[in-house]
Amino acid sequence: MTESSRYALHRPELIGSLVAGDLKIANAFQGSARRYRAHDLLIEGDCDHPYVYRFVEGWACRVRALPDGRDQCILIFMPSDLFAVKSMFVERHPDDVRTLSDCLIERLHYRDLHKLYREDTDVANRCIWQVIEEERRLHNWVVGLGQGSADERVAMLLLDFHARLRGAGVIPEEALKFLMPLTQQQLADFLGLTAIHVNRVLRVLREREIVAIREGEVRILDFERLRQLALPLLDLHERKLAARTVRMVHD
Amino acid sequence: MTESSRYALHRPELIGSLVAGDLKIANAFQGSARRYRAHDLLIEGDCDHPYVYRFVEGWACRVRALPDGRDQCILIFMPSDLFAVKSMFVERHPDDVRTLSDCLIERLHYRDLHKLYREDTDVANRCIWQVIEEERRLHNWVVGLGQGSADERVAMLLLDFHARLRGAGVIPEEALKFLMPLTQQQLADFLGLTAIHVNRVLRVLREREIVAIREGEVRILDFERLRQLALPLLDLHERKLAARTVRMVHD
DNA sequence: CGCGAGTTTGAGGTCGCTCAACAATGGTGG
DNA sequence: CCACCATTGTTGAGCGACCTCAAACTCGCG
Repeated sequence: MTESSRYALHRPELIGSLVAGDLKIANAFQGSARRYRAHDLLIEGDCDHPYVYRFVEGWACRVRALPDGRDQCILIFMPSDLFAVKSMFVERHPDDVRTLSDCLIERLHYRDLHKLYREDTDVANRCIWQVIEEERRLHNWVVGLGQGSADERVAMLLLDFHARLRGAGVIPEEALKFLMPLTQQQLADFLGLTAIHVNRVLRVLREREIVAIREGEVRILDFERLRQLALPLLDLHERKLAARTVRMVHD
Repeated sequence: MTESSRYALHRPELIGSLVAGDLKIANAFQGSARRYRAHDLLIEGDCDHPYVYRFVEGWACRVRALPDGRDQCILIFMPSDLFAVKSMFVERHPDDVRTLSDCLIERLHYRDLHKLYREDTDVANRCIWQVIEEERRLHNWVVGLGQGSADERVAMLLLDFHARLRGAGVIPEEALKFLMPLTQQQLADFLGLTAIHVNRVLRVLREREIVAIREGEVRILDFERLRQLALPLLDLHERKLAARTVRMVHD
C-alpha cells in the first residue's frame, strides 16, 4: 500500500502533514522499544494507564472479558499501528489489551506525547488519523457482526489482515500468504462465533480451495473468490476498489 | 447526568477545557440550524461531504446499505451529539446518515470549524472527545453484537438510549419513559436481528413487565431487572456504577 | 513417555430466521 | 365521511445456521 492509498480518504491538504507526523512520531518513540511475550497483559481494563504504544513487531488485541466467561475481541493491532492514543485524553480504558504473539513494542508516557501533540500539528494529525482509522475499522466490523454469516465474517477478517499486513510492509505487495498468530478460539472471540464453528468454516474454505490455514500460516489460494465471499460486507470504498480490479483482470 | 459524570473517564486536567469547548462550539454553530423531515438523507455515503453537524432536536443514524438489501445501522445520534466531526479530516464517509425523526440540526462548513479547531484548544478537545465517545460506544456495541443474545442486546440498547437522553437533558434525571422514533425494522437493523424477532423479544419484555413500548414511547417498568438482563454486556465502568446503585438500594 | 493446548469430527439441540397471513394504524382521494 | 392503501406491528409453523456436549486426534514439550 502506498502512502497515497493508505490515506486515500483523507483531505488532500492533510496528507503531507500525516506523512511528516508519522516520521516525527517514529522519532519520538525511538529507543523505547520493549519485548513482550505472547499473552502478556499490556493494559488492564479500568486501571489508570498513562502510556501510548507504537507497534513494531507482532500482534495484540483489545479484548473484553464478560463476567460470565465469554470474551469478545474488539480490535486487533499489528505493526505500524499506534494504540491507546486515547490515553492522552482518558485516564482508563474499559478493556484489556493483550499480546497475541511475541511482540516488540515502543511506548511513551502520554504526557510526553501530548506535549508533542500540542506543539506540532503534524503529530496531532497523525494521532487523530489513528483514532479515525480505528473507528473506520469498528464501523466495518459492526456491519460484519450484525449482518454477516460465519463465512462472510471469516472472509472479511482474512482480507482485512492481508490488506493491513501489506499496508504496513510486513509482507510484500504481491504476497498471498502470511503468518497469523491466532488460535481458532481467539478467532472465534473476534468473530462472535464458537471455536468449533470457526473450525468448520475453515475446513470448508480449505475444501473449496479458497484459503488454507496450517500452523499459523494463512495461504490465500483464490483471492478473487475470497473477496466474492466478503463482498457484501465491504464498505463502498473497498467495493469500488474490488470492482476496479475485476475490471482490470477481465480487460 | 452532570458534567463530571459525562466526562467521567477523562483526564481531570482536560475537563475544564471540554466544558469550555462545548460552549464555544455551541456559539460557533449558533444560527445555522435547519429543519429536516424524518427519513431525510443528511449525508450520502462515499460522496464529498464538507459539513460538521450539531444535533439540537430529534434522532438520526449512520447506516450501511449492503448491496443485497440488508441494512446495518452503525450509530445513533441524538441531541447534544456532534457528528461527522471527521469531515474535518476525511473527504467522504463510507456510509449514509439519515434522520429517524423530524430534526433540528445545526451545521458548519468543515473549514470554519477546522479554523476554530486549530486556534482554540478547547474546541479541539471537545471535538476529539466526541470521536472518542463514539469509539467507546462502538466498542460496546461490538461486544453486544458479538456476544449478546437477542434479549441482552435489546436491553443494552434501551438502557443506552435512556442514559443518553438523560445525559443530554432531553428527559429528566428520574424519568423512566421516553420517546423512541424507531420502527421495529429500524431497531432490528441496529440490533442485527429481524424485525419479527425484535417484535417477539419486545413482547416477552412486556409480558414480564420489564419494558413496555407503545406508539413510539418506551416505558421502563422495572429498571433493575432490565439492567440485570444487560449486565453481562456492560463495560467495566458501567458495571461498577450498576453495582453501586444496587448496594445503595439494598442499604 | 505422558501431558496439555489446540484442532478436528460427530450427534443433537436451540435461537433466531423465513415465509405467510392477518390486524392495527394513519394518510389519501373520491 | 368512508373506502382504499401503505406502513407497521403481531402471530404461527417450519427450518437452518450455529451452538453444546463429548470424544478422539495431533503435536510440541518437559
